Amino acid sequence: MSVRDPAALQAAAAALADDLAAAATPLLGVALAPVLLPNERREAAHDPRRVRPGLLALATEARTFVLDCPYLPDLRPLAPVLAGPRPPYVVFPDAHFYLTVLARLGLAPPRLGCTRTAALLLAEGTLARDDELEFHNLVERYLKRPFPARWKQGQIALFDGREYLDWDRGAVLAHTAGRATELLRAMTHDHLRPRGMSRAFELECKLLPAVVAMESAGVAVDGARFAAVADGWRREREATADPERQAQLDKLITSYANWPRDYIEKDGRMRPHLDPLGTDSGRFACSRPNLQQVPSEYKAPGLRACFRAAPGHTLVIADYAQIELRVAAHLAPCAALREVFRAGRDPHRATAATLARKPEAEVTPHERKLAKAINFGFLFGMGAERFRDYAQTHYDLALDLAAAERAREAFFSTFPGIAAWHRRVGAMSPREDNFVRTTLGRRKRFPAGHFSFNAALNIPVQGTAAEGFKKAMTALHPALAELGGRGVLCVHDEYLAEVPETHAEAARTLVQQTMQAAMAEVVPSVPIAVDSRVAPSWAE
DNA sequence: ATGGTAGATAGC
DNA sequence: GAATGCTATCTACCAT
Repeated sequence: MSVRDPAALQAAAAALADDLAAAATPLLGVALAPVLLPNERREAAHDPRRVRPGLLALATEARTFVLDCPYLPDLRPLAPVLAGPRPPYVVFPDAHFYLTVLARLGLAPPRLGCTRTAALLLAEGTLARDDELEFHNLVERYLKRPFPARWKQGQIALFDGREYLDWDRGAVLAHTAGRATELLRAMTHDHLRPRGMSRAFELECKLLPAVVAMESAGVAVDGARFAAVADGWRREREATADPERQAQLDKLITSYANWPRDYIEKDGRMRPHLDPLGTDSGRFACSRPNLQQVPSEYKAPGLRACFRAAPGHTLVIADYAQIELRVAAHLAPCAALREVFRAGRDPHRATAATLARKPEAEVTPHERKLAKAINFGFLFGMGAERFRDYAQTHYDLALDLAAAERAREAFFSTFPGIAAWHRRVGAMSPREDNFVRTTLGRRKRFPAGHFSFNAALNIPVQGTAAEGFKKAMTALHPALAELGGRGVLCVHDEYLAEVPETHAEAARTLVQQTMQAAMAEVVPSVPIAVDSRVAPSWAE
């Protein structure tokens, strides 16, 4: 049987549906993931409907299963998404998502050899060469074990915790139905809860409908205007003789100029792929295109103005103010930094005042600029030497090494709680296994010999901020819908929503307050500030 | 030809 | 004692 044999795949789909129904658990319910193999992604860019009709048929079966499953009330909001203009290409319940969650939570890879979906397809001989590679990677990635050399197409390698076993298709169905249920159930109760990870896992599960809806919504882009901006880059590239400027323009042209052609869909919207479990820290990964790296107004004037609201709508744009400093003040903990925020003071002025030995009110703009670099640079363990580079390239400040050392000392004497936190993390033994955690329990493991001081400082802060943001996204998904609005993009600490013009102000208030309240749940000891605005485009 | 990686650079 | 971190994407380069 091959992928080009729809009838056989229909039969496989029916068998899979039976299998899933027999093995259904709440966990399998949340293990819902858009799955599209890399070679298919390229084809799908041209015509989603043409890609692997067999797999789409499979997805249809699975979709029915998912939406009818009594265990899955939280996933029912997905129904309109699946019926919408850009349903996920292939959606079916399998263990992939679940395995990803566990991996990102820092759990040992589960003792389940393969996803049942992949196993079934493999058994049916439906996987093309690239698919096999993908499956191979999946198994290696999650099991961290070499794939057995004796494996060949048509056979199943199932890992039972000690070794790989080969199964024919019948054995797989019989085995995985029972075994998967047993293992997944055991992982919830025996692994997640005692490790304090239930809350992080539940957040990811609740977030999923909001993510899929955001992917489905996409963001409206003015393609003609975008092309005009890109043409401006090309013209300047021809005209300028400055090699530095040429390199900058080359980066812009090669990285962004083709976005309208490659990514604007027929309805004028870009729909990037969001991966809420794509990073160690818990932040989102975004790709094809990565709208989290659209150049700023400073780097590429006029570009962000191409990202707009649909007619009759407006954008609501909100972002957290100094979120990493606030989270660090909470986690460290640092009484001095907390007090700065509680009193409504400016943390950059506080550092500048220490350095210049004068009251905060007398700090000059230049002193404040230096202090901003200091606060951001030294927070996560940067050294004085590296700070010189950083201040030069990012803030256009020239310092000698002695000045950089003084800056470092000023930072730590202004915020002694931060200094104590750095000492604590610095005392962790690099020769042993170490873990750091976010507020909700997501953890990052540093295997013995692979400890990173800086990552151990950064990840809990970045990750806790991401958790507060994800909570906000989860809450905003249904709340915005009541106003006829929807989230269209998230950029780490910034949220973009598209709302009817008639409800712009109500939506702005809703977004700002929801974001503040959600972050306050994970960062209770420091006030949270969110800046928000109503604008026709991302640039304004 | 294709695959994997290092380095630069865009964002936060 | 010292040590920014997390990404995606592009080009250049080396290996198969």
